[in-house]
Amino acid sequence: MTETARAATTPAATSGSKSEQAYAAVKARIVDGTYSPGYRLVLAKIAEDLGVSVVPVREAIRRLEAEGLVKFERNVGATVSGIDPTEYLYTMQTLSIVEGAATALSAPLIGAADVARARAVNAEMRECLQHFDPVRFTRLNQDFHSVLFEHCPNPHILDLVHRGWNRLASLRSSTFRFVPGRAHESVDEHEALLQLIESGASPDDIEKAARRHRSATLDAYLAQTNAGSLSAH
Amino acid sequence: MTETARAATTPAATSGSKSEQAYAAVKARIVDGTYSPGYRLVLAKIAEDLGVSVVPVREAIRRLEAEGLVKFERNVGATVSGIDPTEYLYTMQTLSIVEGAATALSAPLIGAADVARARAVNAEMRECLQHFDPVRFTRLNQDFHSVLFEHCPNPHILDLVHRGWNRLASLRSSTFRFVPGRAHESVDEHEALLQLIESGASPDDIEKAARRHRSATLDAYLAQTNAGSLSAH
DNA sequence: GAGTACGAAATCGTATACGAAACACTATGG
DNA sequence: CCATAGTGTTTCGTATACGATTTCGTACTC
Repeated sequence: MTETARAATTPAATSGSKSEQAYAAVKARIVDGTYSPGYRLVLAKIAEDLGVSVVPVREAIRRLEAEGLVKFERNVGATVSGIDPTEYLYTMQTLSIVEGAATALSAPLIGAADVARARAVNAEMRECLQHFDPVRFTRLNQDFHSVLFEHCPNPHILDLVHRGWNRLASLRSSTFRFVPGRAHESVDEHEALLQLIESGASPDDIEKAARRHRSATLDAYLAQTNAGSLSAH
Repeated sequence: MTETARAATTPAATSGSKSEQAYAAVKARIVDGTYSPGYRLVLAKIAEDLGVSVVPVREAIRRLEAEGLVKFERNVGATVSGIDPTEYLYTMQTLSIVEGAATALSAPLIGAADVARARAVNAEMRECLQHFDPVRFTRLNQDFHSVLFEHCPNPHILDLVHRGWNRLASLRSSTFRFVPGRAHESVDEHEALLQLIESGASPDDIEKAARRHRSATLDAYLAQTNAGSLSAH
């Protein structure tokens, strides 16, 4: 389930149309980092790789553009968007807001079993910190939040969260690195969040906590960046 | 400027490609109600209307699908999405959140001139209530909020707001009607919001107020609906 | 009379082909 | 040596064409 949850974004079914196939394939390559930010997406090339013609590929790229994963310039071509630290800031800020809302809306629907599952994931995350496994850590982090959002009653908001994640994924491996200390804080905040939920705290408090959880990561990044070069690109 | 603000959604330029043209045209027809929810979008027909071939139209529709304005079923066709009251609820709830955030982020950047402009718009809205002109009222309502959001430093969030508005626009004229009393409350809340901003209230308070402004409209709608038939479709 | 099976029309999905625009490179003049 | 104009190549943009799928209407059977 976590796998599907990670992939899902647009309602469009996973049917076997070539357009869908192209969409899924290109998106997967962007999210998993095969195509990193700035990568030039040449229609004909992708079409050949996938064994289809250019028309479905164009469609796929247009959709990805609407999701913000790709930048498409008239008569020039498509490139994987990202790179820009400003973009990272925008994305994180937006995520902070929609994740906060998603968590608050989900909270009343989260049962003891879910909390237990989330705790298990969080424990694994702690292990990752021992062995220093950032990739797995990131994946588990999504799993953790997936558990929280599973029951989110508003699919639109959930969709926004997923889109944000995808955007981040396209950025992560290349430009933006871990802020070491932050990871430890993160798992602690997860535990705090779970306790808030268990204790039946007000949606407002839960939202604030969830929101801060995300903003704190952004702040840590900004602090680190500004330490190096202060000039925001 | 209000006109552009109302139209903008996807970063894609307004260049003259046929694909762009088709996208803009279909979107406009959805937003202005020419194509109401459930309307069957036949590719060949649209292509002929616009004097282009089907390929650019497909692209356009795919983009609109990613924005949530259109539902696209494999081998069946595209229809204008909407209709469903549940969808209305989701959209309003989401808007409440992103508008709240957008307002809070914009507030520190709003100057006296902007406030004055917003007041002028709000005054016009009051007039609309006298002459009962819901269409103009809705348009002015967007103008009002456009003034507030103009300076929003996060374009992603602004984009989400616009998308929400477009979705609402596609719904409004057909299914969802005004809740009469609500309109009066609305202009009062606008004034209160402006005063909050002028007084330099905390972003948190501003966000709450802006959020409630939107939720209240939703609540009014729900109350009215439940009064009639309680069964949420 | 109701339900099912078949066939025709409508519509979608994709490949191919060709024209148009942008880009890179070279040659020429200052 | 640098700037600029011209040419060739790459890549995009869209029209057209055809095969695939669904839908709807009709006839047939029970």
